[in-house]
Amino acid sequence: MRQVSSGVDPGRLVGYQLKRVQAALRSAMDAALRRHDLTTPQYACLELLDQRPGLSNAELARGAFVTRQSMNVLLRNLEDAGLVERPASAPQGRALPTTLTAEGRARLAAARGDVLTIEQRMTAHLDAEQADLLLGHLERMTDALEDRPSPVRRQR
Amino acid sequence: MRQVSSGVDPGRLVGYQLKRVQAALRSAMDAALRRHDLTTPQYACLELLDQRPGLSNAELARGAFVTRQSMNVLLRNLEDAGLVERPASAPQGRALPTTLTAEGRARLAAARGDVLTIEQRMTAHLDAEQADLLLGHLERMTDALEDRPSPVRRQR
DNA sequence: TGCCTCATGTCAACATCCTGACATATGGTC
DNA sequence: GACCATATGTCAGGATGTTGACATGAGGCA
Repeated sequence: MRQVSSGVDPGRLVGYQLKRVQAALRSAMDAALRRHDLTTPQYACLELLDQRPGLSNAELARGAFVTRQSMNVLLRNLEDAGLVERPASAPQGRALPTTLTAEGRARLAAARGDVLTIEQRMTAHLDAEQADLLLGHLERMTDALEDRPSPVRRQR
Repeated sequence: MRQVSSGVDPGRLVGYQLKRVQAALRSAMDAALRRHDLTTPQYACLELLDQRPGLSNAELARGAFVTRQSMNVLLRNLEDAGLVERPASAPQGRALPTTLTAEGRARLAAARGDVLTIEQRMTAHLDAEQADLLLGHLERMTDALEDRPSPVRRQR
């Protein structure tokens, strides 16, 4: 009988299984998107821009869970590849609204099928009701984590 | 009525919500572990070593979902901090079995409480049965993703 | 108007992680 | 014993991401 010191089996922690699925998903998406000359963050950015054209760099960064700086170089690469375009100067404020080019839309359409196939393979064992429940649980888990108790801001 | 081109709401994709929870969880853990002078990957490594003492660098890397190289520098840092120790030479083969020091165990015990608090906050809205179902779903999702169709290995 | 706060874009320095490569040790097969 | 496949630890290079900092523009308020 092997005993553990904490009395908690890490494999039964939601946090661990969450990390495990996410690693597997990221790996599968990287492999699939490589055929379309895209990385997973780049695909996420294109998907965001397709849903809500004109998003700024900072808004895209928040939507893709990266920093503004990371999204900035990512956008520069997509711009060099001709998949997105930004105006040279800001129409108002400092935000530069980004939009997909025709080629960007085409590349996204080609990649989306492969990504959706992975999503379906991942959730194949769930029926519609179970999938809805799972989505609801995941959303509530995020909400529970995001109302921070004390963000440790500066208190001068 | 705003319409989307793909007909798929990204917010209702399990993959997106998965990424969202994981980002929030990672952020919460980083903030909590900073008080113990630990990073999230470092904590994962200590937890693995507590459960299964004597794990090698490569085994730890697989368990923490990083590469051997990353785990190597991570272990070096933990070694410099006096939390783990490795023999100078391999007792057999090339694998260097890593073990926790007394200070490593103490640091882990101190940090574990905070991490478990986050886990409980995240899953507070789930009863035991729902948590079991969720864990089962996550495990099956990982399994579904890991039987790769064609890893695109070299075929000379 | 002036001042303050906030958000944005961008630069530099640093840390982290990965890909590719190599030498070494083990186990299996002939 | 000789050979080969596999696994491990390690090194070098580069790509990617982050923290910290700064200047600019918008909006609120006295």
